[in-house]
Amino acid sequence: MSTDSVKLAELLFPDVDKTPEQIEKAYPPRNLKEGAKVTRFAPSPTGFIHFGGLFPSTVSERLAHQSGGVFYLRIEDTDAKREVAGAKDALIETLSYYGIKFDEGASENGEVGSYGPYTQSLRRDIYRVYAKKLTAEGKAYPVFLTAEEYQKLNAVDKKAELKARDWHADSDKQLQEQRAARSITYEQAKQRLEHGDIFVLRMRATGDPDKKFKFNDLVKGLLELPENDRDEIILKSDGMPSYHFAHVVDDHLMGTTHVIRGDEWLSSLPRHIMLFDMLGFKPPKYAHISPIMRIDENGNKKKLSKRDMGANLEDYRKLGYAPECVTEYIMTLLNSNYEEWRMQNPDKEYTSFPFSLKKMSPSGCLFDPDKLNDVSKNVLSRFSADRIYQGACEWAKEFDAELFKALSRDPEYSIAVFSIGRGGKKPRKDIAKWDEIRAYAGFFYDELFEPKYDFPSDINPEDVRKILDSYAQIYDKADDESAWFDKIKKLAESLGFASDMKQYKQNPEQFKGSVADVAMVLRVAVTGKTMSPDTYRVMQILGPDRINERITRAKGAL
RNA sequence: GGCCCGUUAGUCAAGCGGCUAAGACGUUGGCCUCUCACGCCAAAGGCAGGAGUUCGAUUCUCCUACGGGUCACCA
Repeated sequence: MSTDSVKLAELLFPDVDKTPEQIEKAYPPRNLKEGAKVTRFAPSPTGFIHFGGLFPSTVSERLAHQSGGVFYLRIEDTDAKREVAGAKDALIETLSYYGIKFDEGASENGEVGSYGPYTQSLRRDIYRVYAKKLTAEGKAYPVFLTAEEYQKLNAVDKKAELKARDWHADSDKQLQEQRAARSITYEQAKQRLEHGDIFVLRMRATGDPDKKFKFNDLVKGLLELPENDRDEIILKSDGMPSYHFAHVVDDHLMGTTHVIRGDEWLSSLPRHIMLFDMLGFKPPKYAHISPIMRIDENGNKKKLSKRDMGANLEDYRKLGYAPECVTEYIMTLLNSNYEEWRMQNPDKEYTSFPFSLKKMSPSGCLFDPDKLNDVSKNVLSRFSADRIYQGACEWAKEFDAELFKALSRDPEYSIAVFSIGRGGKKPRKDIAKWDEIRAYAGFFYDELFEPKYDFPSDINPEDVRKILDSYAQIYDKADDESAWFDKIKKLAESLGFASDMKQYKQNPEQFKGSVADVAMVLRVAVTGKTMSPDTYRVMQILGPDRINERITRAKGAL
């Protein structure tokens, strides 16, 4: 530590009066049992969370909670320009909807926990203490810009400009500028400051990119990364830290043991490790996870991002995917042995699955709507009729008022409807999402009943009429299923239809048709569809009055 | 372009030097059956390519191709 650098630190940070030691005191080691993991979700409040955003948060939450650790929410709002009003609350609400709850950190009602503040804009003073320390130790230096230069810098679209540039020339030039600025003296800095110039603080990188170091990532495995030679900006000209600096300071102070983040951070990892080292902190363990992908218009895989079809979680809610189904799908993608576990433990909560980072794939996977639907059907098939009813109502209330009205008028009736084929070893799997309920069960409700009378084409209308008439005479709600079906068989015989399917198949020409046709006529008349659950159960629920009404109506349509 | 990562069927994936290369979704055919759904049976479909190491490579090494990420005073 030279006297010059100490003087420089004092010149640059006259407002900083605390020492790192004082800060550290406020962040004692966490008192947790052996092996407990401390993880965090650290989004920047720039909009809603999309489908892909659920992955790292689910992983972090599972890791913390299945180890008896702590899971907290940190808001990374160091870029005021990009902040979206209300994004924080929306994000908390979305995560909560999908069952992801925080133990500490930012929340709708202020902050919870003693390792805060958990909002980076509130931590400005803390970062500056460490920035000053690095400056004093000669590990960071200021790069000045005149007000005009700064304005010009902000005026151009960085990204567009960057794309147009030649990569070689650009990186060489940057490096040269960095190196030149490194040697700034106290006197020079003082002059610049007096001139009203502004500065960013850069770390003084000591690595040689031609040298590699080994790093063990919990998902990607053993990596070989180049040493960092980039003098990354750690403090922006507004005095706020860059992501890199904030990450290192915060995760150290807050006691994060495992950082789970998208693998787009992999390339800046050497800088983060170097910063931990410069500050004398022990780095956390890292798990860089691959993003969920989509196929773009050219047939290439692309990272699923906010604007993509199927990215917005709100769309899933609108379509009527229960959050449990989305979570289940995410779990199957996260750990490939999850499905196997699920088959063995159909009734357990997903939280009792032993989640493992080791089972995560190092490469990104494609979002598969077919798979989501299948998983979803399985999840819903395990729900009780009551839970289906609740879920469906909650959804319909918001997205399908007519359905909601029908469902909720007589809860017992609706629950009976949803009980069909439910509860046994082989439950029906008719619906993947709530918006399918109309098509599946709408016919149970008179206001949703929109019959299409597709009677079997090879039966003449006169016979259809006879079947319906006779059935109206013989239906008795008190019959059990076999008694009911015996009646149907008899009815079939009396009209010249085969009552025995085998017999019919042997000599189809001897009959007008079979019981199957008779049953179909009844099904179509009563449900208005050619496909429905078990006719007997359907009749039981509809009841004699409604059955008669519908038979009359069907005859009218002949 | 540099650097890093990845590549097993249409999709998600087991696999960790010797297997007829699991399983799931989807697709197709069949069985069951009053239709549907469920369930059951079956089929089609894969180690990106090339060298090398080895008695033997999906597995280890290298090269090529392809894909992804990154190279901001954004996170």
